[in-house]
Amino acid sequence: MLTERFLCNRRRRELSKEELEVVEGAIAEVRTIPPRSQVVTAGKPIHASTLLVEGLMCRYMDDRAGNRQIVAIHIPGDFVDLHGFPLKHLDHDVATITSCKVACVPHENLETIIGTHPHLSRQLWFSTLMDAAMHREWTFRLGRLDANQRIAHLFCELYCRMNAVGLAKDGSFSLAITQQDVGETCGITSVHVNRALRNLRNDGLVTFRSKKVVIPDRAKLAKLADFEPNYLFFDPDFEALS
Amino acid sequence: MLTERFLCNRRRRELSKEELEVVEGAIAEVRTIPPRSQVVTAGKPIHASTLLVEGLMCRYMDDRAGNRQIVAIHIPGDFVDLHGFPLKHLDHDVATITSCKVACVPHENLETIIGTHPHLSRQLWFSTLMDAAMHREWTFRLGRLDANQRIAHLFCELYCRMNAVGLAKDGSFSLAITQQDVGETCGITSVHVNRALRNLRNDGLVTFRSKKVVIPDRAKLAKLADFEPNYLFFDPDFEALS
DNA sequence: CGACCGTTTGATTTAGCTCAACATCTGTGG
DNA sequence: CCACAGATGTTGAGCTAAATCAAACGGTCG
Repeated sequence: MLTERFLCNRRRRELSKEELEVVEGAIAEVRTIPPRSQVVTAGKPIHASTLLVEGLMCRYMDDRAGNRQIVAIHIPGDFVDLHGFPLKHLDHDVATITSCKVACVPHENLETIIGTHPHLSRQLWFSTLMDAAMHREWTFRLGRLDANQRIAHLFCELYCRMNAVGLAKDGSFSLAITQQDVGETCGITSVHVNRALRNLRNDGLVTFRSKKVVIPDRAKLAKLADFEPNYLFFDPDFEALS
Repeated sequence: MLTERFLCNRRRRELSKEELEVVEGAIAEVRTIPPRSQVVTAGKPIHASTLLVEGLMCRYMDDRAGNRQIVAIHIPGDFVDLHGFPLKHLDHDVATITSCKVACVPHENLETIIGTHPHLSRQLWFSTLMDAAMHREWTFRLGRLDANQRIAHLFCELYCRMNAVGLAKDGSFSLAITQQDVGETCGITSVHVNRALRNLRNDGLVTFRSKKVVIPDRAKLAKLADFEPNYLFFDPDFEALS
């Protein structure tokens, strides 16, 4: 089921099976998109939103010199550009990182849902607010943490989110991004990412090698990164999930 | 009228007079809050949202060492914590900067609006998405700009937003915050804010003195700051407003 | 008038950037 | 299966923006 990960993504008890089927039914098309390809361009009108089923996507903005700042990383189960539905166009670009399987939900179908399923539409609103909460945390990350901490914080967040959709366990998950991507996310150069990763590795906090993140001691990493997962609004017992 | 600035705040044509009166009618109480006082605490349940009528407020998160990162600055007309309505509690703290006049809208009243005014409730959703768009831009600011540019970018954004609610014109507006606040917003120390402000002043780009921002040449400042106001989703002709 | 908060300036240190070289990995075609 | 090319990762040396520490200055309000 395409929406399976969307279900367990957040606050799992909040969506009924029937509502999930409504979302599933709103999907018009399932596509596979090659890695590193732009999907949405800032400013251009959009008429469908993208539910990510498999792979990694990101949202980003470039400065005038062409340097990229990634403002969101999306994992399976995320509604990548749901906010484009009320906004009609986006203020940023969207691209795939890896090869991706996506489900396209036309805005006219969302329109119908809004009219007929008040609770579900509330959940869609909620979903966009979760993104905003992550944006805030990213602001905190960039404003207050040093390079080591930023990377640690990013890995902590991704671990929690991956874990919530069944893609991480025992302190380890697969993450097919480059050190350059990490740099563009954390506002540091790829050279310095490399050095920071070495620090973290030498301190036994986290390794990131061959597209795999391993966190031997999550509590220790979270402490270094000043990471408090409350902003992800998971179930209170999310900690219990390993 | 308390909601006057909320109306003209964004995409002014999107709210009808009748809808505005519905919002106005949902206000339960108008309060004046002293400067520098905390209004909402992260994690605590909230039962009303705050429409800022006069003054400046901010949303922030502290790291373990107590250093503050401001993640949003709110001006009159902003719905400060509307996202707290679907979320039920916030992931950050909210405080006043100056003395503030606020209108409190109980969530039960919002609940009623959602049920009875679909277009208006869409506009409320839209309003929270505008906040998210600003969060993204702040991520960009912190990730890609140096100290001078960050401050310039912040002033550009605030000018546009202040202008949209009639609180800025001819390149100048009143801004009752300290250099410390600017630092906590831009992720730099207050000492360095001071030096960066001197740079900007010496270059004739912007002055910030006695709680007043003066921008002699907005285009020049915007260029330095890589500032593109599209993310604010104002009317296409917002540039025309002086 | 003095106390306090915010601003300004100087001296020193440091985290991260830049530039440059080299190593390793991955996918591709011969 | 190997050779190669391009992308990604690693390391070093030197430089720069910003932090830190410290002190003095200037409004403003009891």
